Amino acid sequence: MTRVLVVDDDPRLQRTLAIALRAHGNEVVTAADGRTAVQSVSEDAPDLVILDLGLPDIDGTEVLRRIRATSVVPVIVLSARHESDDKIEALDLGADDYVTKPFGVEELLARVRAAVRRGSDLGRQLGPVVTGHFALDFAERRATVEGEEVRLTPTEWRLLEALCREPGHLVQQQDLLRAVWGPSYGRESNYLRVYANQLRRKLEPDPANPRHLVTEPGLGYRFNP
Amino acid sequence: MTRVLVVDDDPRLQRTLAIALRAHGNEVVTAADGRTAVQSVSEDAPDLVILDLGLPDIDGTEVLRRIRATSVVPVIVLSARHESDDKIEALDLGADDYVTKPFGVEELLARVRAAVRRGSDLGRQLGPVVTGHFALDFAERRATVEGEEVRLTPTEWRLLEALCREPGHLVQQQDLLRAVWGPSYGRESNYLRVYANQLRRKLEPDPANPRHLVTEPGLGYRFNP
DNA sequence: ACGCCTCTTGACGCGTTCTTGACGGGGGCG
DNA sequence: CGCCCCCGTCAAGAACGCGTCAAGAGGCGT
Repeated sequence: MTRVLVVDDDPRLQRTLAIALRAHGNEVVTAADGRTAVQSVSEDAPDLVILDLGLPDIDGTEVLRRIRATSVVPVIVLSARHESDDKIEALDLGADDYVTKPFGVEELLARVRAAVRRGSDLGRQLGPVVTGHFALDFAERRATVEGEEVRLTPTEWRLLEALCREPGHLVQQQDLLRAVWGPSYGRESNYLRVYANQLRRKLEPDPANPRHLVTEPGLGYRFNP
Repeated sequence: MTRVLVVDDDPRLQRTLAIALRAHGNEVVTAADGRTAVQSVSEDAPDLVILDLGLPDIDGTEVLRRIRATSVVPVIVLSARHESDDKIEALDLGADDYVTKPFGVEELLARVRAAVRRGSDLGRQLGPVVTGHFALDFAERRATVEGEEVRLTPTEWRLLEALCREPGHLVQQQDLLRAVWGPSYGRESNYLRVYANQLRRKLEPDPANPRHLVTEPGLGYRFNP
């Protein structure tokens, strides 16, 4: 679940964004002014900030500067002004994207997805994963089963990576779909069934009785090292 | 820990970059003008330079030229201007990448990572590479297959070199394109397909079933000794 | 100026991978 | 006991990426 901080002094817009974001599976925290925003960044550790430049107390670019003084969280800037000076200044200060009002919610959501994805992808590289039966090297894209090299397709790698990021933990179907097929694939499909099956056939000692790639019915899958 | 030299006369941007870079595990030194920059390159021996072309004292391209006079350190150029002349000139002078302001921090960080990765190898000369079937001497530009000398074109050598720098490792398409055709060739093309094919025909025992020059579909190529 | 070599670029076929729908089975629940 | 919800399985068509070929442009030496 990604946590988004929405900074805007217009309660209506704030509410609209919060609803749209929550509907797409995000957690939302809000701030109505610059000081609260800066505080929230350090206290709530959001994965993304949506920042309106027109705030009542502090100038928007100053808020951005203060955020950047302590954090590299991705920031999407909203602004009613069309002047490109603002845009350039904001991006120079370390904003990751810039949206001019008025904007469509869908457009903003798309940019949110892009920013979050970039932010988390850039997160740590996953180290090698070794079980009693197979070994995975994500950096090199190599998989060996009983010492024998096995070829996995790009989609299989992505699914495996999403699972291995939380070894031993349940990963929800929704999260897996998003991680592998992109943020818009929130709804049910049998992608997961098909690919979990593929992976089991390639990796499990006994694909019919999976030991490492375990189904949690109705919820998701779990990877056991 | 990689040491990055940030050259920019705008203290705010300098600060933003420094924070972002440090947050990602880099050491940062800064310079606000060209003379200091050139001096810092020789004294601090950074692993990477981020150079803003708009400097107060010396023209940016001149700074780059002076850096290149003494060092092969990777340089990422920043510029507010959109004119492609600058870009071409900078790349000709040996810049490794070119970013136009305004830019997002994440984008720059991604380029930093790429440049550092490439740069860590650039210094050293590649020793001879020998497999069961062919031998390559990069210093002498000689290739022999089964003892027979084979002629390779300059582009073929460059591609081969980029692959052999990471023997047994996956090298991504983007990295290969940049290494062979220059930093601006980030996007897809069929250069790689054509030249990988050429190399296989010249070097592989059975070009249809490559053993040394292996394709990783969707990702890149791998050289197996 | 000519010819050779190399690089660039487009087109095409093929194999692989992805997507999508359908079907069957097992376990929980009424 | 029977129903229903999920999951596993399979297969077929579409989409994609790669290998391959060839024509044309450009550079270089003769």
